[in-house]
Amino acid sequence: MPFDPKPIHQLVDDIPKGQVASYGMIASLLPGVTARMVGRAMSQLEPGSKTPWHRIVQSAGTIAERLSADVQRQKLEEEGVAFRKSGAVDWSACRWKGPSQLWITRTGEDPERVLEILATWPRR
DNA sequence: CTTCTGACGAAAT
DNA sequence: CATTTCGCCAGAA
Repeated sequence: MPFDPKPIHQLVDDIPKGQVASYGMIASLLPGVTARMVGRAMSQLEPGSKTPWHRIVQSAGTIAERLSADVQRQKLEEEGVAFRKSGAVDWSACRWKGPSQLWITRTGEDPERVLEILATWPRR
């Protein structure tokens, strides 16, 4: 079965403005998906996509180094996301609260398990 | 088949 | 803190 980015995009679509998640955070909620795959899914988005790719950063809270890194940081600042001197986002203030109830019912995930997983992030 | 390359992450140093 | 090392896995070459 080829790699299917749709489930990843759908979950990222669930992240509200002003909140930030890490590649690993998204991956841990999707069975069989690794952080690398989430990064790949983001790189494959169509130019006009509505998916908030800019709300995904590295587990350390820093923005992945690449061409569009500056654009990402600017977009986040426009949403009110605060950055530390180190260049990392302030997790305590903008950490994603988790998927919506709609996503949970739609995927059939156990709300209890989802909370447990989220509680392990960020990991630094 | 082997090797290399990523929008990654964790542990070791 | 900063760097390195290794595990990860889909694609491309």
